[in-house]
Amino acid sequence: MDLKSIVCDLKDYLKPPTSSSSSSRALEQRLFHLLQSCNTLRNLTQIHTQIVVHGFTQKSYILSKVLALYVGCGCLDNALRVFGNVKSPSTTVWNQIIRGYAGSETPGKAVELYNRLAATEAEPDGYTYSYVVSACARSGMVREGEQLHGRVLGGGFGSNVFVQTSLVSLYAGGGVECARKVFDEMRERSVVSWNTLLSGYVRSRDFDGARRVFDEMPERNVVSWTTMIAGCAQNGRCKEALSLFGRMRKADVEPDQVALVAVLSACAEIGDLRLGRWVHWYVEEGLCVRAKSRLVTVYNALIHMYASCGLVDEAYKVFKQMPRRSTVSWTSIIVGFAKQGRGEEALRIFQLMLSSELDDVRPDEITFLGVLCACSHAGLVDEGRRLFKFMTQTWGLEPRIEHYGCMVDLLSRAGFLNEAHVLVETMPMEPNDAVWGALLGGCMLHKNSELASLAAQKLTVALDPDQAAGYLVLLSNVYASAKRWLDVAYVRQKMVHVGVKKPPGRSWVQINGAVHGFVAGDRTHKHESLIYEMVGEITRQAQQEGREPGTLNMLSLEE
DNA sequence: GTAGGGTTAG
Repeated sequence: MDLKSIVCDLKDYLKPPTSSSSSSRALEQRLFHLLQSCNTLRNLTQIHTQIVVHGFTQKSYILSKVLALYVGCGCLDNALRVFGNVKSPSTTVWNQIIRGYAGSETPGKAVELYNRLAATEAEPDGYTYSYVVSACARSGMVREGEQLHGRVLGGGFGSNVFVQTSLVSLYAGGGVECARKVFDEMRERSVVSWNTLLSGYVRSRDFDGARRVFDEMPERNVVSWTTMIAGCAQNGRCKEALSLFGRMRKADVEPDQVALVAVLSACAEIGDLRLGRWVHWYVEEGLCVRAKSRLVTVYNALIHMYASCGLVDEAYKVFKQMPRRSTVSWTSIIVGFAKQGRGEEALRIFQLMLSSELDDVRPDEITFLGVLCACSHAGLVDEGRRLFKFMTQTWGLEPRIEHYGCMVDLLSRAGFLNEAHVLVETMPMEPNDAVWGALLGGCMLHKNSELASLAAQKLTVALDPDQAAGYLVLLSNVYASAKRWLDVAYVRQKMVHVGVKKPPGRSWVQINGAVHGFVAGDRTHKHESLIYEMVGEITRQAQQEGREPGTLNMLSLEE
């Protein structure tokens, strides 16, 4: 129903104004009917105004419908305002506002609201528990969740599938065993409860377990597939992620926006431009449009994908064509330019963002990480210093440890090693490994072995062996450059002692649609002899031009 | 009703 017909509809009912009880009831019913067919926020606000004008604001069934609609539109502020005016909310009214917060950025507030409910006359029901337990799961409030588990059992909701599923989700955050226990006790299981368990395995990085659950599931929907694909993509198993996507399409499961975002992030990581372009086409054809609001995130993922594949200009084209851009869109394109070393362009886009009247966006902490990174890659030290102050003074954003890491990276890359060191020593929080690592990187670049050994000492004390590995290699390279062979020997001894293994650096290239991965020393490729012949040829040519390999920094653990 | 995602430094 469009706005025009709703307005006409209302006019019919509102005139002539009357206060007789029978027509009042008719109006009430008419308004409720309109609520049920209401499909946009504008319609909703109009109808809501009429509800207020005619004094139906204390009718529970109308209120909970209004709340449900505001929550559905993501207008929590409005919902909360409506809720605040209710004298003694019924359970259904409580449920709507709790549901709203449970799915929001601040699920903890849903738990607070539940506690307020528990202090009133209203009795929590199955809906209440399924919302509030899922809120606990989403905000990591396990202890509160466990207490609720007790009340669930006491209140006789222990065999409610929805509540049980929320409980599985709650326990899946910790170890998957407890989640499994609740799941095993369920008498009936829906595809959602299977998916919840599956995501528990994925979250605890038990891929074999996840695989078993996935194979065992009686029914798989788009969420099941996406859980697997995203899980693989986030854990460096991008090829697996993409082959799962292939299987998913063969199984005739249609990808939605969330699935496409997961696929695109795998494409970005692995450089699969061909599949990335296919997704772009798929989106442009409108084949996955269900909720339009989510389309923005797909475009954001496209920007990230093109930029990661080295096609920043293509990414920029997507960016410009978007009907609406979020802060993430702006940040992604800024980062895209920054990573290509096109710092000036990144900063120009940032200026555009600040003055943009098209999108009502503010830069956030991550946007500033992007611009600082841009300065770092382009060597724009003064601009970086200025922006670092600007973010606090103008935008009220407190720099996080990552911002200090960026600044240290920027300063030490540019050779301002002392300034970087002072910043590390005076920053308001304890410097972490990334911060010391950035300083160490700068020391290596500018061959300052003095400061390098200080940074490295800090690094190797607190770190676990896997993480320390990279830094130890870096440190030994610095010592080698300074010809401090005794220190080199000491570091190498330490590496053997800790038993570290540095994960090898890898790269990918796409040829005729197939993505090939390369690792140093790898001989498993079917054309390996041809490949190494070419590597030899390139090396010979480079040497003829008078280039030499930087042997000092070639230290690897396999030697 | 309950389940799945995204932007950083290296």
